[in-house]
Amino acid sequence: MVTRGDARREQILYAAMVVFADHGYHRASLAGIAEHVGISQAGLLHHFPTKPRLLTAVLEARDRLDREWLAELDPDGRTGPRLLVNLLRLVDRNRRLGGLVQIYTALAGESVTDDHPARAWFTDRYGRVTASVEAGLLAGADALRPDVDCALLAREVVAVMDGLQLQWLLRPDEVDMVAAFRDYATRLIRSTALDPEPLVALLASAVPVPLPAHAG
Amino acid sequence: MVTRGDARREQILYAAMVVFADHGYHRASLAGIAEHVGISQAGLLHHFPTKPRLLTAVLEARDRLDREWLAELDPDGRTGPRLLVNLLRLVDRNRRLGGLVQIYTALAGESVTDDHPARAWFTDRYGRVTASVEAGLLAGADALRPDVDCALLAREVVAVMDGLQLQWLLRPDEVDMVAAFRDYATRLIRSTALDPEPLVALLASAVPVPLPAHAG
DNA sequence: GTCTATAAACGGATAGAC
DNA sequence: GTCTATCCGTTTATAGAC
Repeated sequence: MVTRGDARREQILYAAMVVFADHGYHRASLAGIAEHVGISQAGLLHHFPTKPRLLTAVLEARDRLDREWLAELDPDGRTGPRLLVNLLRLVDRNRRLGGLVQIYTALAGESVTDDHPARAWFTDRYGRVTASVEAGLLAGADALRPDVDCALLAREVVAVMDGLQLQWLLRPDEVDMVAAFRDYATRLIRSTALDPEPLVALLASAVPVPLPAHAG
Repeated sequence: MVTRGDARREQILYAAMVVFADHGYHRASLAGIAEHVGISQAGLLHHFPTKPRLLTAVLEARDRLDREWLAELDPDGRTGPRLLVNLLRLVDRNRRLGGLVQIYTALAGESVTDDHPARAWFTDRYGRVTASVEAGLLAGADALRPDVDCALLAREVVAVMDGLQLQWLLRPDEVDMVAAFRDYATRLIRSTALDPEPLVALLASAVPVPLPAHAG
């Protein structure tokens, strides 16, 4: 139970997210993060005793945000082919979140080394994420063609999202993640769903090109 | 013209590839690379004056290897839907190359930061690679359904390859890059090519599951 | 071309005062 | 909880001998 009272911890976590995103883990310095918060480097270490501990705390916080967002989705929209509509929404959210997505791409790539402190965490996370997508696909498998391999497909969908994100981060103004993923998902539905067109229509209407923010 | 005579340079380049792959750029030390070669750190700096210069040399060398490999492919096999068969072969080659692929994934992820010395290089490279795939698709566009968006599709194909590679590097024994990409490419061909089945058959026969190494 | 020696800077972590 | 001061390891890069 991490009750209330530690506003400093959250300040530090947020600053660390930003700095890790900007410089990666190894180049980020505790002093730099501390400066963002307005305290000294030693002051920071009072809240997180070591740098790796800070890193894992950041990753868990980021993951918690994602979970909260997923929990807001309609529960019946998380299975079967309709899953793709929600993943498209996720891609759009990532685009709007901008820099905060970067910590995943930057750290995930960086973690693919023998001794990176986040390597186990990312290995674990990919296991969970792909298993979750696979479960979603299997739950709606009766709406899919019988020859669809849900395990392979789950890895593929996650791969497309990651790969597009990398390209987008390198050239944000030239790469349209949302358009590319919509194109992919549309084709995927047409080639795997038994009754694709209603879902395709849903996909086309979800996430209107530039989200109009003055309606509610 | 980088004539002959500098065997040392190539030794260093190879050692740097290995060490960058193992630890990423920022964590790799010049002393560690020099040790692999059997010379001192100062001795290494005689051949490559700074660490960033060594990095770009490594990236260019890696890229040159890829080009040489691509040049060996049948020239008429690089366009249209048949392009996917050769990309499947590339995925298989990457799997067999193992650690040397890692430098791309590790460095590409690391490069997504504001001031990374390889950032411009990777931005550039993705531009070239996606343009090349797009050109290949366009060249064989008469065998594709007319509604295929070759630009978006090129980014998608590259994304799948990168994303699968990331998952594979984190769990080499659990993730089957080749199977996943074959599954993807098969579905892609079926949903975009006008006459898919011959290509699907080609895809199924290319890259036999575990390459039997004792035949020649 | 390669070495030793060293400069110069940086980063994580600790000790102890307030 | 936060600070200052400091220790100690690491790293890139340079100087100069051989």
